Amino acid sequence: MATLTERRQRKRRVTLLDLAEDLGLSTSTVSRAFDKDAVIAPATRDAILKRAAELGYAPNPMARSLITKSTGIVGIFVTDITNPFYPEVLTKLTAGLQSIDLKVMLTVADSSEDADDQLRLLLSYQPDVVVVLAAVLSSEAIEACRNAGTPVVFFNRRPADARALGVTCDNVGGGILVADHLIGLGHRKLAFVAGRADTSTNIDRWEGFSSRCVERGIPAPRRFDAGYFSYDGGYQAAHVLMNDPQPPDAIFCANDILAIGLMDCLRREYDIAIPGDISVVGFDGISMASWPSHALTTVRQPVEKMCAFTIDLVKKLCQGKALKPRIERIPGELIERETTTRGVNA
Amino acid sequence: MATLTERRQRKRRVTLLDLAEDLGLSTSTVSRAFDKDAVIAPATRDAILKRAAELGYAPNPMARSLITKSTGIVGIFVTDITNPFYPEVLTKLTAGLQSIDLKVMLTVADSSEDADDQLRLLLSYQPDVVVVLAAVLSSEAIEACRNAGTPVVFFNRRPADARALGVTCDNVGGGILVADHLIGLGHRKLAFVAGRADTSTNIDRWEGFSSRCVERGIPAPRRFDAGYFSYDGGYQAAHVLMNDPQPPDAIFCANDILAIGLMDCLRREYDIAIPGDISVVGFDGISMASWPSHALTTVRQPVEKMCAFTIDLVKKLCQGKALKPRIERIPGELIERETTTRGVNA
DNA sequence: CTGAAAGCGCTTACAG
DNA sequence: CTGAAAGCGCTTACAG
Repeated sequence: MATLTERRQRKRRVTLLDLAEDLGLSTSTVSRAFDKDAVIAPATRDAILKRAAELGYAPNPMARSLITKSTGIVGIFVTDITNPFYPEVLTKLTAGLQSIDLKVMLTVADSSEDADDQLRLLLSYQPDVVVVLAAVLSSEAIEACRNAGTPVVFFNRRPADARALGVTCDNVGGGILVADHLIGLGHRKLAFVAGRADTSTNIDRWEGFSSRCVERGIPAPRRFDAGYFSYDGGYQAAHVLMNDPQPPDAIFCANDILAIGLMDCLRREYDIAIPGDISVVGFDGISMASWPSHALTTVRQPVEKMCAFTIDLVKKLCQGKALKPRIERIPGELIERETTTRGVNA
Repeated sequence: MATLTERRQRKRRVTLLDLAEDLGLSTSTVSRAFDKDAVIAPATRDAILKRAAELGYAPNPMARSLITKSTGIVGIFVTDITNPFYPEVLTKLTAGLQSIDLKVMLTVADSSEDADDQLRLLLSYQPDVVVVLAAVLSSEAIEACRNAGTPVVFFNRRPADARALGVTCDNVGGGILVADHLIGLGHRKLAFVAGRADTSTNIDRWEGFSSRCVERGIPAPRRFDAGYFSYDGGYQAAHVLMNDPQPPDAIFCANDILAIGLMDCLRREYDIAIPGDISVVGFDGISMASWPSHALTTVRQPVEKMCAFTIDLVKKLCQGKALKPRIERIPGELIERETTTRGVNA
């Protein structure tokens, strides 16, 4: 690989000036060949592009960004990537962004203390936009973005500070879907297993679920806090739930991975039949949920649409459009599989 | 978010010159304050850093890179991210790189035609190093990196062109571990389910597994090609395998996700007991494999070590060190769980 | 339609 | 230890 000589060659890639001299043109003209909107004779452009390809020349985005104030970089800021929902989203988003010639700079924040520093570092690279995936930004962080003049779009999170741009699944609506499904099946002793309590996804799903129960005259669902959106969280929650004096006959888990952890514990350690003894519903629609080993009834998030919407937002923002703060909510869809069945009251 | 006014503010972030004027110093001196190795009076540096923090100044990496020929960017190039092994790796790698002040530019290539274009785009951003995750680069692509003078490190792939830098699990050794385990259990009718046949991981695991069988005087394992390292691949392979005149009593799947798909099909569609009727072993050690729903015996890849090694490689490369082409192989570890048990010949 | 010139925000020899 | 000056690779008014 990089021997010292190679490193040195590196310092000498072909430059706009090289190309200009080679062609006997000015740098201005050559530069224009790479800007689709520039005024330039078609023949000139063709010749330049042709020679550029031969010489392996491509404009240096760093140098360009110094002048244009636009880097073509979109920062993606992620925390909780252990949830299998996100790799899929990350891939789709990245691929979509690539297809409109944007590059993705990835930032992962493990802890929230770390998050602010990482965001600052990201911002120093002047991304045109930052997309926040499943993370809550501190108000300092939001302030930092504002100062940098970098627009932020939220994916799957509705920040407390309502004045934000983004897209989520209709989580309240999803919670309602689940309540209706379970109640329709005849279940009356409902429970909710929460993930991270302070996330909007958790809040909204609970809100939709619990308020719908009240609305339909069903006893308010009991609530158990797993604390995290994770397999282990679900597994532990099952213990708490089974030691409760009034175990439920149907459980809505705030997301799929929680549900899968919960079911594994229920079946293995308590010999509970699902759906025989207890019905379980998740949320997300990760592909794993469709596998026979889980066959989980769930609310599928409209990932395609959410990604497309995000990419469209990013594109507009990159074009410098002014967008009104607004969180788009796209409805999810209940997918009935094998973890829910008629309850005793059906 | 970005109203037009905000976009305009963006064009005016505080610059090195602003800071210099504010402090009545030259830009040279101010610049030196941000270079730990520069000669500068400690008191001067402190004053500069203090004021910089107040003004929210941070050096513009783009401008800097123009001169230093080093961007602080490492490109990560990924294809097959559906394998749950990779999100974990991607996260660890990114976090590790962040901790040494490097930024990650993520590139995902869906198809291999796309791959070359994407790589070229990535290269145009002048990453100091590119890390290739679970992908095979075309020889044109490798050539493009060489021309750009960008060192490449391979993670979990050993390119056919042996002159490369990188790290993998000891896949041959892992295959041997599996053969010994299965043979030790008394199994004699062994099978191998391959993922993508042309990947080095697949080749090496098969090589270790099959050659060890021969070595120990066991009938050569039959081989079934799933074609992909995926759940669906494993699921389909199970059909092929069950329609074979000589079904095996133990199966080594080239990776965990393949094994999980295979088991789901075997249990659901053929009512096969695992490990009662057939033992199954995977490879990777993804966390899912440890869940009671799968409890898969597998070879765990030394992810921590592999990531640490990669990060170290990247760091050295960024420092301009010349490194000899060499693929480091780190041994994996067989984790015995509940999908393997004594065979009839035990 | 093309070119000469200025400048984006930095760093780095070179003097002092 | 600090500063004046050149220059990294581009783009963009401004002339022509």
